[in-house]
Amino acid sequence: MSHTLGVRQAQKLRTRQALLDAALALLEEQSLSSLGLREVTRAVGVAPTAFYRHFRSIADLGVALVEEALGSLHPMIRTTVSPAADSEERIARAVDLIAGHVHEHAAHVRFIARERHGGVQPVREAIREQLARFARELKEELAKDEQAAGWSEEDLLMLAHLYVDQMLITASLFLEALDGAASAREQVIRLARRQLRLISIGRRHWLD
Amino acid sequence: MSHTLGVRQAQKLRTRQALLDAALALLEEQSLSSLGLREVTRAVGVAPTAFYRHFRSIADLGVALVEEALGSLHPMIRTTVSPAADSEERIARAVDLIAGHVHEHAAHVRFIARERHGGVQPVREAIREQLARFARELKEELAKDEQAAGWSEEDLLMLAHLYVDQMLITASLFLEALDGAASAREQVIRLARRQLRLISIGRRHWLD
DNA sequence: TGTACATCAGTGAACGCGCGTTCACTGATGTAC
DNA sequence: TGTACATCAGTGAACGCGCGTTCACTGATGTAC
Repeated sequence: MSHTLGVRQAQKLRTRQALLDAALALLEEQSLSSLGLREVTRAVGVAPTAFYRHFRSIADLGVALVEEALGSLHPMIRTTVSPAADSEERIARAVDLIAGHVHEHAAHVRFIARERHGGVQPVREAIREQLARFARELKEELAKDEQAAGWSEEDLLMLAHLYVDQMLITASLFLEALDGAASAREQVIRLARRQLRLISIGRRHWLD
Repeated sequence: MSHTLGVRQAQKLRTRQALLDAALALLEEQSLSSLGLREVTRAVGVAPTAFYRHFRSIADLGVALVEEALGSLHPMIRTTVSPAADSEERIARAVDLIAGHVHEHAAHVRFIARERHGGVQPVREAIREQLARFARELKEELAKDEQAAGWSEEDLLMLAHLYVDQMLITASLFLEALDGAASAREQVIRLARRQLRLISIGRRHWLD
């Protein structure tokens, strides 16, 4: 009837996803440049050679993971800062959103934080490109706000980058606090809110 | 006459330093978790087993590198932000200092950026501790400034962390621009100045 | 619907290689008298 | 100053192991008629 994927292609996609999932799990305790192809296939339960049916190399798999990880980050970034994160209430909501995202996608967040400056060049570049794309999109959102009146394009992009970096810093602090006491998470919330508040104040008085 | 180190101990220290230097050089293109012990000793020109006379493991060597790298960062952080980085001129000077430091200690800066969230736990912890120490020291410096009147301890520490993170972000942008065009470095300078300016403005109006 | 052939995801054996770690050693440096 | 012994940084052989990659293969799925 409707042309679904076909048994063969569907199975191939399932194996590919299993490889990605296994790699992501293994990367919680090491970095990509030390991840072994055999390690990944062993975790999935396929022969080492099956790997090559899906990826040219571990670096190639890493680039695929970047798309997956930042795909999940994408909606969060928009929601977080899109309605000018200014009032106390909005700031609190933004920090909660980050905390929630880290809780739900811990492995993805860890992967991005780890490999952003990691030892595998194509992966670093893929992350850099995606984050730059986010910053540009965020800039467009910020431009719509009434507060942006009189701001140059360059200033808006600067602010967007500041928000993106701040978001990653906060996310990685939540990551460290994930397995610890609830009080550690509270601390991160307090810190992140204050920092966003300071940025908001700077933003409000930028043109004074 | 004066008791210098003794031939034997001096030679040992020289070999140890050679191992650290070789490791740091090798880490420009990979991360610590994939660095091999034999790789390091081969670069130095000693037998693999000699490694154990100086370090228990690669992770152990990594922790030593953290001390070395953040030792060199230490004076810069104080100089940068100690006299409240507020006026345009002071901001420009701070960004230039960061650029100069990255230029002179590129490998150390890269190591810290890479391993801060890298795959080797003891190294991550050593970096975290050192950066927290920096932030506490910076907080004390900030507290001396007249602008700090009325600021709570927690707010000062929050600002100190913001500065430390901002410094690392800027440093790693300079790193990426190191081998590129001069215009790329100019771009980083413009961005970093603007971001510091926005933070300064937020700081000035924090108690409004 | 049935048959004959093509495709191709996953297999399993084999390869050469570099790894971390052990061990007993060597010989220059240090120390006690 | 000279001698006898202790220390210990660096050696080199050996080990078992897991790695990435190659290759010809198998057998289920897909396609053409």
